[in-house]
Amino acid sequence: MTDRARGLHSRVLESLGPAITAGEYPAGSVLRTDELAQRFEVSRSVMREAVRVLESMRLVASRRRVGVTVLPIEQWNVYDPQVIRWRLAGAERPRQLRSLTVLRSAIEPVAAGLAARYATAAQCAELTECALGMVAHSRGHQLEGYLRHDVAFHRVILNASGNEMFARLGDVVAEVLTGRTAHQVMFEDPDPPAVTLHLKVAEAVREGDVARAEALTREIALGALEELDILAP
Amino acid sequence: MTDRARGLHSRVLESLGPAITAGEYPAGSVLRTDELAQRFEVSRSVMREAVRVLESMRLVASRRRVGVTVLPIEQWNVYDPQVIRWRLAGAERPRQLRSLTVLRSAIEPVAAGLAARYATAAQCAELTECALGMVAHSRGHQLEGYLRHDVAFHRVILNASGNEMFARLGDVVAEVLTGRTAHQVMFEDPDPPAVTLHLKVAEAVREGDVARAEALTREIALGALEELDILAP
DNA sequence: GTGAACAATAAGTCAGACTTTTATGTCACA
DNA sequence: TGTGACATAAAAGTCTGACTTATTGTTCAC
Repeated sequence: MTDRARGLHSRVLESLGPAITAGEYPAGSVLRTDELAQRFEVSRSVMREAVRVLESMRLVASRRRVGVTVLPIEQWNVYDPQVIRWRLAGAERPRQLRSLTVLRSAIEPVAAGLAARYATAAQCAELTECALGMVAHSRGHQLEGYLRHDVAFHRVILNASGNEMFARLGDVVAEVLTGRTAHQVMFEDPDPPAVTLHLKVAEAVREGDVARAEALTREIALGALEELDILAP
Repeated sequence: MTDRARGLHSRVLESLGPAITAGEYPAGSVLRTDELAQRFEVSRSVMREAVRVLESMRLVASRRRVGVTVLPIEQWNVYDPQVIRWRLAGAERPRQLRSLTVLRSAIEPVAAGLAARYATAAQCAELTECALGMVAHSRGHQLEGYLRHDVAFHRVILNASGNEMFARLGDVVAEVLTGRTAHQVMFEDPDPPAVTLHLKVAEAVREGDVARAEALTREIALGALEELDILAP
């Protein structure tokens, strides 16, 4: 699960990246490559490579005679998996989780609709299998097993949509689901209605019922939003 | 519009990035840093920085004793604005445009719904202004002015949603709309119904009618999908 | 006060030497 | 013939120091 830290360069990134995304250096802060290199006890070459990567994520901008300037959050590549991971690991976690859940609620229903149209027989089978796995682990504090099947279920949907950009959100969804389980519920068994919904989605996809797959997934998404109190009263 | 190419490092990227995303080096191809440095006539340090950036985009993976391996498309950071730009500029353009349009069709309706709830008075005003601008340029081959207001309209919606991840899609939507106009229609005036829909969305947002804003935007999105023949018969 | 020349600064670039990891080939031994 | 340990080499990784270049801020003349 934890990322490889192979290479000095990665270690620096794994330290500086989270610091920036956590707001430790507010937008406009100016860093100097040489100073950073000293602080992290690496050569300037290594530090420069790290800065280049941060620059490509639009976390910082490097300008001659000025230094490395931290950019405002509006500029960040908030879809960069690494940035997402860093934010989920820090103080921004709640906000990041909300953004991602809203994103999910927009994407997944459409993805399910597309899956109903394009899913292969193998994917349909896998989907049903996942849903049944959820059922099997839905009672008796088997949260871990439940989560595993839940994640797999949503991943299959996203992949079966046939849209590469949807498919790439699999990791993000996994992260959100894992975070949700680890953070708040953990004790109670999942809501039976949620489990049933997943079964029905699998069914709808199998039958090629686009509208129903979409509508049912929208219900699932609604549940996720409610959990986070995103739907203001 | 065109990106800064300041720095040797950027020039290398702007040459190598598009080549990779265009499939010029199929997945699994192995490059060597030294050879690349020679080919582009830059020092190894510069080349290494470029490779690091490509690595953070997951276009390549660098391994000792092996070289720089081109990764399969499933691994790419397809949300990276630079990657999107490169793909839109190359042979992958049609496929990329489809992916993005599907993404839009999922995001924008939800964003409009949120905008109806959270938009400020200023944003509502701007939205109406944009819609009126579209009306004003909807006849007599004023495609350029129409496009400008269309882009602004969708940008305001995404920003007003209050979701940072939606907001960051403004550039992408702008790219899609621009590409659409430049590519196929260019001669005909926009469909009157589409213009009316935008006006109605502005109205719904202003009135805080979440469901209506969402439904109307979904109609707009449907139109975009039909244009690309994404809706198979 | 305006503008032009200048100096200081930090990033950018390069070249070369060295280290570390690791895929692969070799050889002895079972 | 197969299997393990071992040696080899290839490529990325790292460090250092010198140099170049762009840009900002200051100073000075007008």
